[in-house]
Amino acid sequence: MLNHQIAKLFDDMADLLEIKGENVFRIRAYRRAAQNIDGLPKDVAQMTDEELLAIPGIGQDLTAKIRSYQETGKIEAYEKLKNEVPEGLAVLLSVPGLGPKTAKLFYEKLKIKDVDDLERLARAHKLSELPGIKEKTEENILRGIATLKRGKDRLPLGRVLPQANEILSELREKAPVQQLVLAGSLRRWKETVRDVDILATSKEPDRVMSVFVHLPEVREVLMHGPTKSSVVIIGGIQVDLRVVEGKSFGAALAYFTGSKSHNIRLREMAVRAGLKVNEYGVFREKDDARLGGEREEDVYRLLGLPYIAPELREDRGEIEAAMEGRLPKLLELGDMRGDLHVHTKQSDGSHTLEELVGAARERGYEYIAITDHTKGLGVARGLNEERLLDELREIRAFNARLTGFRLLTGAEVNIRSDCTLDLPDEVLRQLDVVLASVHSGFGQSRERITKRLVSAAGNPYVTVIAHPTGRLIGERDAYDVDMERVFAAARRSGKAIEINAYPLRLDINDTYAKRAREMGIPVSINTDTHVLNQFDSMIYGVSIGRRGWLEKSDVINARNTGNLLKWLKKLRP
DNA sequence: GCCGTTTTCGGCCCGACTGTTTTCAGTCG
Repeated sequence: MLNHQIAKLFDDMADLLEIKGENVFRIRAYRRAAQNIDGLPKDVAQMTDEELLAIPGIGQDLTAKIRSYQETGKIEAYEKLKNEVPEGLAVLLSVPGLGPKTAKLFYEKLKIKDVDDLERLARAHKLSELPGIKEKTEENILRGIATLKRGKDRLPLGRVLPQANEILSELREKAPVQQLVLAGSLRRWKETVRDVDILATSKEPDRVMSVFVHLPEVREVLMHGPTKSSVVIIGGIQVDLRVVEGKSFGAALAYFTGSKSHNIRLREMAVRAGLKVNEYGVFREKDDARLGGEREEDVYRLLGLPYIAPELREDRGEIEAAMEGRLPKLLELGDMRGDLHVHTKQSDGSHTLEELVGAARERGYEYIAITDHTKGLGVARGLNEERLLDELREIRAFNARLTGFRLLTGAEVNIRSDCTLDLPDEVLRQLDVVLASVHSGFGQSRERITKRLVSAAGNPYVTVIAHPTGRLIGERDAYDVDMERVFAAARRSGKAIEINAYPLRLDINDTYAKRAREMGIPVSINTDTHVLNQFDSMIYGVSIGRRGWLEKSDVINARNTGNLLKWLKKLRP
């Protein structure tokens, strides 16, 4: 898929243009295009010109550049820019606190052209010989370089969210806050986050800020103002806190939740309507009269829009959908009736049927499917035919003693390198739920892996393609697979695609989930539970589903037991 | 470079904090 490369290239072009001091709106156009291309579920090479032009921020010029890259592997304007701006100079922009103006100054006056030069001259106090630069700036630059070298970029949502909640409870306990909530990408449930954004209301903002920058886990204070402060906590995560008055809470929450591009779209709409939106409220342009802002809904209402859920705020068509009254009625955690991907101690899980059923009932579920690994996955003590049939008998016996709860039989079978499954059809046909997944041969060609998944979707007894792309966020990239073809195969056979809710998987991701919905493919959101508390990961899967615009009716395990069984039955030959 | 219920040209979101300045540019989100 070319999308990521092209997005990266447009982003690099934006960097180079910034250093050259080009028109800021032209730079913004490249960044916006990069972001939108990166978020596409479909390969630009497979799209028509009309489809490309329909992408927000892509016009004639950028379409031509995309085609040029697709055909020749190059974009002339990029090659030209690279000749004009020395290599490495753009890297300086990745030093926090160092922007294009300063980078340009350093290059022109001191011939600095990479981070090593910069560090050496900063240590030698050569930077402060320049106008407008003093010792403090040198210190900041050295600190920025250290941050860059630590290499903390984006962290998985599942790692950051627990820490963010700890900070919230500490602040609630120690600081004079009224309202206190998470905002930013955490509130949008983005799969990776760069920092934690917290919004508070208080009558004593100074004291809140003082408590915040002195929290025990704070390692470094980046900024400490009367209404806004930033710190770095243990583990290298940046936390930003903003305090506003209660009457501005809604406007500030909308502003602070983002995304940035969603906000820009809202503010553009406001300007056209003779209004101004900022973090303090919605104002009338001509006399600055305040029209609202206490609640987040006010902001949308005053722009003539229905409320847009945080998970949708990525400028991926939600504003258009809102204007036209066709926002989805999003799936909610409470809609989930069961979990179709659960392991027991028979394979690599840690619990008995009884323990799992108890935990599922505590979470309000009507059913779960037991889907232990099968024999091909030796490391997970995968079950052979005999052990699986034993488990099946055990489940049926257990079921007979249950009331108001259904334990479904199942397995997570391996799609082997040769496209076959590691259990025969005559065994699979006895199961209620068959998950098929790839656990080996990740390095195979795109063609081979795609073929494996397509043929699994074609097996008459497979129910769900589980964690379809195989990625582990921050640890292992997805294998190379043509999801468009996998989806097409799933649509032909009516099979479901999984959103695996395990926080490091979140597989499929939000953009694929949106694509699955567009194609009418049923989705199953499952936790892949091995230990009881992993049932609680469901919220991650549901949130990815919400980011993919899913409604309750798109999700098979949001159906009640009867409807799920009906759906399963219809699937079988 | 994009885009149009004012516009095919002339606009393009808005404000906090910092450092180095005597009023603001640069950076960030």
